[in-house]
Amino acid sequence: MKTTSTISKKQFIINAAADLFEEKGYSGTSIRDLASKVGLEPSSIYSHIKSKEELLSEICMGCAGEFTVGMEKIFQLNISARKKLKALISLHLDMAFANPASVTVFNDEWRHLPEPILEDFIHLRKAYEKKFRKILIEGKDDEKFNFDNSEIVFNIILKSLSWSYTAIKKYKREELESELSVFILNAINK
Amino acid sequence: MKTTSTISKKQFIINAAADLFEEKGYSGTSIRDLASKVGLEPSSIYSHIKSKEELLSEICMGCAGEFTVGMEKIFQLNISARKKLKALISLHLDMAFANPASVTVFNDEWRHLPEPILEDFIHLRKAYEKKFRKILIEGKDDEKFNFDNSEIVFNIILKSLSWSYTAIKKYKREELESELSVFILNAINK
DNA sequence: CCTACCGATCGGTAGG
DNA sequence: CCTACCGATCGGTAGG
Repeated sequence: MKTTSTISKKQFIINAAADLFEEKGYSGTSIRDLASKVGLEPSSIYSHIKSKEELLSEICMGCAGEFTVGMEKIFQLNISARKKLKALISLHLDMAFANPASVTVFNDEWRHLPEPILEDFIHLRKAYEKKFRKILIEGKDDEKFNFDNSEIVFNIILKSLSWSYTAIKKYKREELESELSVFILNAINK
Repeated sequence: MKTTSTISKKQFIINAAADLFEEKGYSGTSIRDLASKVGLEPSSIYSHIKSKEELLSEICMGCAGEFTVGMEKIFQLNISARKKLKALISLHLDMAFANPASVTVFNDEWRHLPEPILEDFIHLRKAYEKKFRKILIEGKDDEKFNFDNSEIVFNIILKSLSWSYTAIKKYKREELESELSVFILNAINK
């Protein structure tokens, strides 16, 4: 009982923090801003969290974990590289529509993560990039995709997908996913 | 004499601020950080600038002005939409290679601009977007480009180009421009 | 979860 | 361009 309600209140505070970090940035958000948003006194925030940095860590590592799990599932599927890439586009849109603020913070504020969590985060990010590029190169080897530098192309695709996090308020998911898929697949189709 | 040296010292401080804002963000950078970077006491910074916000304004409005001028030149050329798009890709790479830190700050920190400058900035940004999308639509009307929503496609392209600001340390300009041009033009070619 | 409070740091000013 | 300093705000703690 107690545990459950404590956890959900903590999650409520983390979600409010994600909204503020998205709006004002991590450094531009104070614990007092957060307290007033959730209707507590500033010091009461510390009944639920250990530090401001913990809020950022929860947000960023939460997203990183979900992206890692999503990638793992897609990576192991026995389907073509093109279908895997489409599944990755869907994964990014799933994340964007489920937690728009958190994913924006994950994208833009991770550099403020404290060590040693920052190091873990960068490792997860590199592992994600490695698998993503393997899928791209797989498509190139099968003569389905065409590009020179998989690192550059990976980063362009990732940036295109990141834009969707700010776009979800304005577009329907189908329209966004369709335009993104057509754009990206045309871009690298052989 | 005096005026010239004052201006160049001011520009030196602005450039140092751009480096710090890129590294730590606007809110995460203090005047004391800046002072120690340029070898002055914190209060001496105010002999050259009026406020911390002025530093951000100079950086962001400087870039906005250069992008506006660059766009105006390309927009008025009597060439195909495809050539105009290629020229816009070159413009973004010119900017990235000339002032990598400033352009990153321009991209990521503009929301911290104080009013009424923020309003001016947003107007310039909207005018830039309007012309960019006109070029895209011109290519679509001539049946050279293919896409549904010019606003979505504009934003994807812009995000792809923004990535280059972080990439210039790692790649040669020709390689980056080639990969970006091929990617973007393939993406929307009919 | 609150009241009361801490030392550190912030952007910025006065005066020379 | 410096010394000296301002009030405001920061993240966070003690104690109940």
